[in-house]
Amino acid sequence: MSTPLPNPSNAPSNVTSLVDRRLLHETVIDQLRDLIVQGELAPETKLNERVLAERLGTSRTPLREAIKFLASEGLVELLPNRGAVVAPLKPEKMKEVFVVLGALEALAGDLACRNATDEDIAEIRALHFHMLAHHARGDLAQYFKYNQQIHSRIMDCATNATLAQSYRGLNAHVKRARYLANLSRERWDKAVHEHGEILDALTRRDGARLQALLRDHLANKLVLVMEALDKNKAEAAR
Amino acid sequence: MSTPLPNPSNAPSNVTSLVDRRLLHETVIDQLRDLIVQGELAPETKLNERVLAERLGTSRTPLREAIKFLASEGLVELLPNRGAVVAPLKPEKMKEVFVVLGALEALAGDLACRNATDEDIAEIRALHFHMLAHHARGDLAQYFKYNQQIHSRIMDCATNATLAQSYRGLNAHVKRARYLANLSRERWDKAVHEHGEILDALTRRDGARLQALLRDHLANKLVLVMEALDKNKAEAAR
DNA sequence: CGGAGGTATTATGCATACAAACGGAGTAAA
DNA sequence: TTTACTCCGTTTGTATGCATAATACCTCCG
Repeated sequence: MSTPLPNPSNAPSNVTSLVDRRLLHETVIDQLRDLIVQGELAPETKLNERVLAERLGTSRTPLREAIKFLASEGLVELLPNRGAVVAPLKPEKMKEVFVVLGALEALAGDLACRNATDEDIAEIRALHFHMLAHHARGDLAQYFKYNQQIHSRIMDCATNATLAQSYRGLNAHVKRARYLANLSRERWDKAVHEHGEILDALTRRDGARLQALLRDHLANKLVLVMEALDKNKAEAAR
Repeated sequence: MSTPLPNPSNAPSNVTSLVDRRLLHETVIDQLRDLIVQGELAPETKLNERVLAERLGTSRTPLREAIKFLASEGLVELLPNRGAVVAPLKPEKMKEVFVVLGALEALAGDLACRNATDEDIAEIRALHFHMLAHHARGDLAQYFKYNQQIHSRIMDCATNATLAQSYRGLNAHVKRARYLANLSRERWDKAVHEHGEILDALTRRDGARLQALLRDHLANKLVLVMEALDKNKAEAAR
């Protein structure tokens, strides 16, 4: 009884048995994705396998597997015999991503209007007011956090895991651009207003309206990102 | 002059320099994807790394990298410490995929109406008539081939590489189901008729109409696949 | 002083070796 | 007879080694 159980169900004798449930290359995938999305690994950065492996505390093999995985998501680009680089943030690519993302969010909104429970919508409304609070306080980071949560919740209400996965993959590209977006108060207020309309359409379960709103919302966001990219590019050239 | 050039531009002295341009794990990805899409590796099949590596004439390392890549596309599922299996063809998953695919094709149709050149449309019209010929002849395989080409061309006309990539990834799932679809003559005729309307809308560059048509077309295709899946399941249980 | 060619170093790509985990068969106990 | 446990074979997961391709640097020549 007191001997260490080979398969501890509820009272693990050692911590590794819990940690090991997550495979190493999976944690590497998540770590690497975070590094890229949060801009710690800037676009166009060459991924030196040896250095990165050491930094993430693993060997090259799981790291290479993770790189291949992220290459499929488009976050890194593979150069034959020259390794991999963090995918560049090209304006052209951003336009493409936003167009597709617009279609996916619009679809999610339409589905959410049909499938969301009243409790779901109530929860989204709650998140909305949290967001308003952070907007009023001028806390951009917290605003973004709740903003993302609202969109994620709408996506969840669509109850389409395939849709959600495609969305996440593309949204990762957008998140990368966020850290350089410098929101003017005017733009910010406009985005918040749009969110009010979005919540309204969802509450009335007006799928067609919600689709249009989400598409416009994303189109406006694209404008912001493009301006930020241009400004960023101009600063880089200076 | 006659000594082997280190970088032969137009007259390669050895073949390997051309073959090696394609990295091994990339060819493995394509080979494995084909095996899965064409049903040679049936859904739920366990992917034994040693056996597969030998079959594809490589070692486990590139194979594992290919598996991770395809896992990101959803064609294989990773089981922690238990390897990978070919993703099952669940009806629920198919419904999800078709809904997303409908949105993507609709978007592509809308964009194609704006961006396609007259030559593009003429080529699609040509493919359409090839398809009609094979339909008249009852050649299902060739019909499918041109059918796919038409949809791919429309996607190309959208000139959105990100959209095209998302489409390809999801379409791979659908292609897998095709080999078990047993098209009745009635259904087949209907699909061909729909294609006529699709071509018509594209020619008139009526984006809204084309969107609706493509969505319906996919919805009908979903019905076919679902019936085939049910029949297949019933036969498996028998 | 500039450019081209060659060499050396470094990094990637692939293969293999080692370790750990899963699954099954067999046995023993209830 | 059934159930649980243990041991062993098989398979996956990770690390490392080796060969090749790319890059950078250095030298030599113009």
